[in-house]
Amino acid sequence: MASLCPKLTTFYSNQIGNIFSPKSFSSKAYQEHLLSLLLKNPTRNTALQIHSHLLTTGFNQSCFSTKTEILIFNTLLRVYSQDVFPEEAFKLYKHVLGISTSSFVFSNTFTYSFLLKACTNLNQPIKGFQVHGIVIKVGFELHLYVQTQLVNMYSFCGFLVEGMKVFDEMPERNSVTWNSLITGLTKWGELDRAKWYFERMSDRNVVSWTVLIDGYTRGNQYAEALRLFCRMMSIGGVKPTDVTILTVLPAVYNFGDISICQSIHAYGEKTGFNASDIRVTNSLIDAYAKCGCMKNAYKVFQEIPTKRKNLVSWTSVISGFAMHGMAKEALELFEEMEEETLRANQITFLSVLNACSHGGLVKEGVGFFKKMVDEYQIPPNIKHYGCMIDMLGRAGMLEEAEKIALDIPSEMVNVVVWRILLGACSFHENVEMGERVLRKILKIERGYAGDYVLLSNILTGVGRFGEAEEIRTLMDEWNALKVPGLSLVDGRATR
DNA sequence: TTAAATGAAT
Repeated sequence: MASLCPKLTTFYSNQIGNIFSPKSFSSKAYQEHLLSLLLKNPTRNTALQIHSHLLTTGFNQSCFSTKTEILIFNTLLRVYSQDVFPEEAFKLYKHVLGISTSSFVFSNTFTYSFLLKACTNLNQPIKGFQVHGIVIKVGFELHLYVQTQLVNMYSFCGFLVEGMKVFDEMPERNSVTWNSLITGLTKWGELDRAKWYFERMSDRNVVSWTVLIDGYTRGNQYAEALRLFCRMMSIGGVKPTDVTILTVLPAVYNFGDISICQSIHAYGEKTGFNASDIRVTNSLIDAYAKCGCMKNAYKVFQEIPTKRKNLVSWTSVISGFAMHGMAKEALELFEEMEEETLRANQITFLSVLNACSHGGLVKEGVGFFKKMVDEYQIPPNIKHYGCMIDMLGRAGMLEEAEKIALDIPSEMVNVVVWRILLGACSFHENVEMGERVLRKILKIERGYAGDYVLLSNILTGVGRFGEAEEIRTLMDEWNALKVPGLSLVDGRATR
């Protein structure tokens, strides 16, 4: 541990050394110093320091029986349970359990709340079941906070029946309890059930609304997400937070409702979200662009003070111009961005390449690709390759496109990029390359009828009907499925 | 001394 963060470790060692070295753990004053140190710096590092100090000085049966001692114990557990690796909480608990005469001496409801939180963060429901058992044994199973953590742990880990069982048997619940259950149900796709509990909740707060809206957005039920959002806004009493706005905007642009986009924009101006949270502003740019209103997207972008604009702001607006085929504007912005000495990343470059592809700016596109690799040292990913192949293919530069496709590292290459090239072969009626490309595709995947159809169409188009027929026979022989077309854009079926 | 929601851009 010392090697992980020598400076900090030295700092704490000194503190702990000064406070503790002359005394023993049984001194009340020193326990309180210890506690204040932990409360002032509630980090894993502090906890580990104090924990290891306890181990080396040795605590005995009488430890963790006074109020302060239990407080130290619980605070250590709390700090551990909030950490990314909360298994230390269990090590400590087991250690104390091992030297204590009875659980009643050293533990209370806080102890089990934190342990359950640790189970949740570890995603270890089996451990959670065990803690639940102990909770029943020590008689805390009807305690509001402990039960809420049980509901949270079970539903977070996907044990929804158990979560609902604890919930239904609770004598008393608060909004956190309700929200925990609704969150868990939503997380595991049980939207109807989540909604059922939501509708029975008497004091819904902004978290309740946000969680459910987020659930519907993730479940691609955009209309329902928007309906909920509008309902929340209209009944009053609950104000959306930045999280709510960030959650609802994807529903807005997927639904394509520009008027809601404008309302949220106006609301953000009025309440100060737009000015205070760059993520909200960036998301708004993206939403306007995806609603087809590049004018507003650009306006929002321009109104951000230069020093608040970050890479995501620039990338969002560049990608917006790209998707609207406004290549010139996209490239100008990229230049402006470079002047602001912001360093483009692979997403920025993908947007720029997209702009070139849609705008037919082949020379520029090739230049940006080179710039990305040579100057920025960003290795291209499969989307960059796909974009280049698409761009060259549209322009009829099939040889160049094929060369790029062959250059793709084998562990990265997929059937999608070859299909892009096959599409270009079809468009430009290049039979020879089309056959070559289909062979490539069939090596990776032979089940998709669309590939055969495309080549067969190329052959028909140039009058080679016999060969076209052969391809269709081959397709039947290999039992290629005539499944509904899969969109290359989002992978979802489109009929 | 406790608890619940976080998708900014491909």
